[in-house]
Amino acid sequence: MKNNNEVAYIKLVFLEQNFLKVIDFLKELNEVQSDAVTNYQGPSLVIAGAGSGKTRVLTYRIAYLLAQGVPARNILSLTFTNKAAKEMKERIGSLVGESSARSLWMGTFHSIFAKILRFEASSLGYPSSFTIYDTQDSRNLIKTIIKDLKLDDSVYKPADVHSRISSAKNELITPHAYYNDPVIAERNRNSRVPLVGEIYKMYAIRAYKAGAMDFDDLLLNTNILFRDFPEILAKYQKSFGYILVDEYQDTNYAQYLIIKKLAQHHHNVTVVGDDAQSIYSFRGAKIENILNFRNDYPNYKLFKLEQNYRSTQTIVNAANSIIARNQKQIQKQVWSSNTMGDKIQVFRSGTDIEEGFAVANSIHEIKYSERLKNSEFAILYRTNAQSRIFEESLRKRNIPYKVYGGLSFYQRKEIKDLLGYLRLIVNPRDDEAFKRIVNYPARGIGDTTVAKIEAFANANNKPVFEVACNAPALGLDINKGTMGKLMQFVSLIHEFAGKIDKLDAYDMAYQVTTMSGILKDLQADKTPENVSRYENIQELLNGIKDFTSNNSTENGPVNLVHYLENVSLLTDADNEKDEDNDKVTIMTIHSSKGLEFGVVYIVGLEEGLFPSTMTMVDQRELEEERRLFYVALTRAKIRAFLSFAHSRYKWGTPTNCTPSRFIQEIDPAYLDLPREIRGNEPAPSFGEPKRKFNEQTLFDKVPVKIIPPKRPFNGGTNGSGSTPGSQPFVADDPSKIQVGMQVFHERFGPGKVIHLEGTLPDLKATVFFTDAGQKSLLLKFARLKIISTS
DNA sequence: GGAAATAAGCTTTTT
DNA sequence: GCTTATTTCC
Repeated sequence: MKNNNEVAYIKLVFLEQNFLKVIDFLKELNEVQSDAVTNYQGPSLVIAGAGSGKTRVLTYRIAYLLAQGVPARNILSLTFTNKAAKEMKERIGSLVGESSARSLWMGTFHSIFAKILRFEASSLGYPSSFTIYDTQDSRNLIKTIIKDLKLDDSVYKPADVHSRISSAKNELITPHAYYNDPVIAERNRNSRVPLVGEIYKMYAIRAYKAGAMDFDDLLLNTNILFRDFPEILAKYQKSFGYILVDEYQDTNYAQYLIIKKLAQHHHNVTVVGDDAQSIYSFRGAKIENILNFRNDYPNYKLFKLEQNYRSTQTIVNAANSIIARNQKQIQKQVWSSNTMGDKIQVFRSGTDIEEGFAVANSIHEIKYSERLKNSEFAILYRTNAQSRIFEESLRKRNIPYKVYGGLSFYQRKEIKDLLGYLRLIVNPRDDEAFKRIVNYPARGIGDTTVAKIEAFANANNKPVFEVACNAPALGLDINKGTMGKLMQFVSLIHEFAGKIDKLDAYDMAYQVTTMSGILKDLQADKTPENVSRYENIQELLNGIKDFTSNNSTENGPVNLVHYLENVSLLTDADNEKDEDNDKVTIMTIHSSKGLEFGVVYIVGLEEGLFPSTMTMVDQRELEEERRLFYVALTRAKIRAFLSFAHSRYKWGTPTNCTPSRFIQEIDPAYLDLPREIRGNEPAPSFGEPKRKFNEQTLFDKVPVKIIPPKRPFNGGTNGSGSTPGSQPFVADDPSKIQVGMQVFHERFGPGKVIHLEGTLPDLKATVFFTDAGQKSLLLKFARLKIISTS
């Protein structure tokens, strides 16, 4: 019971304290940084070079806004990951006090607008407890539709169809518009998938019927909401008086337009980013958003953060020297006043396995010689598939590590099963959840029964679970025994649904695991897989417990609805454990964005892997690969290593590799090339012909001939034996194959190319083999060696 | 309904 | 080569 005076007094002191703090923290910033923090009115573009204190500027700018008396609830701050949001919130909390930090609207686009969509769901005809379909749910739904339309799923590949639909949504193209767009129709015809529009339409209808939005819908529907309900838009325009967007170079069109609309009147929008670090165009990010900011807000203020505080001069200069090769960029001069530091060492290995050992040995050595913690090291690669070899080599060296990416916790079968129950309980229209759990654990409701229910549901545009509930009344042709089991399942779900408001999320989840029979199923036998699944379920339950106890302060217990709101948007990075903290990090370059490490190994630097084959033909995509390399290199504080192998297993066969162009694109002044390349050491031990190497041979287009890699069970020293003569089988690049050539195939022997069709990388050759007859081969799989060109 | 055999896809990146 | 999905068979 405070009187008004008291409240005013507290507020004053609070402000006063903050103001003092602001003065203080401004001393910690350089001139440009502090300008970027204090010029808080109107549009601002902050171009933040790698390691230039971008996060610091963002957090201080928000703290400064708060100190100027802007209420926390009027500040919208969008980040790229949940983790970034959480960390920033904590930092702001420590500056201005937790209570106001808590009221900030801070999170990813997806999580913030999911929250708003839940609040406004009824306007769009969704339940506020709508489900968020993850990628797998989306794919499954698309797969079902393809089947229903009786299309060939080898032509209409669910993953491909999904990515077409996803790009459309990111461009704000609705099913109707998509269907009627002649350009898209033509494009789909050319790709031989003319009916994608049809699938998109059905996909939208079914997802809507299921009360579900996929990831892209969260952005698309926000736009629809703001377009069709001006009063709702006005409300949020007024509410979000100040808007900040991090990693602006990686926003897509849908995200761009949301910001543009919200900032339409006040233009108080601050975007922070680095065009040189735009690496997500493959999923619709538009680097143009940052390049064109000046057009949308002509009176914008520009702040260029160019001093890098993170890395040595060598690393910064090397990174500059490579990014300079890109055409499209905002001019800036990133510099460092740190020490010069060591040159960037290049590792050259015979095989991918040797690369693994070289890196593990180097980590071991540096760790002890420089007394560094494991967590100061990172191994970065282009593709997740490369992780395995490094895991093995680190394990052999007893170096603890943590792999990020790959199959995440939330994508595991057992987790999705349990979440499936919870989802269906909260949203009985969730068809994908229903199909996942109706017969798990096995309860005698087989495919046939489900197919009957589903067919009826789709024919009558009803949710599957609703049809299941009324199966007897609807006269579905299901035999008595099965019907009974179905009714048991239905009443189980109904029983849980009735308890949503009575039990907290943890108690519900716990009861579901036991009463559904999941627990029993996992305890049935003690195979290692089952034990691990059991542990994962335990871990999920612990997570729900944490969630329940951490959030229960506000209005009563946290129920299942609250828990499920965000769970689809969570990733592994969001439930980091303390025990993970002193480990070597192994991750893709993409997921390393925003992080920093003392020592960084960029591995697999080979043509076709990094840059990836898919990107090598297109200048724009190649520039994105180069930016990706730039991101990788600028993660390093003290030392960076580049590594490549001459031979690597791809698709199960050893393939010769040439070093990545990115190595030679770096100003050689910053590089320390391998000894044998400098020419005063004999070749390493794995038996290459002794020859002098120089830079010329390192970067020769022609691969260096080497003995086949050492592999268990394949360790012969005289070639693989599958090709005539003593030479190992070396396939030629598919692009070199021409009609009329004499070629050799490892299994089919010699033959002649009689026809080529399609385009790279899907080039298909018809070859007449002397022994095996005529075969049609996809050149990305079939490895052919050219014997002669006529 | 479940285990075992077979096929398919994968290797570009993910909120 | 490896993992996952699908089919086959009991």
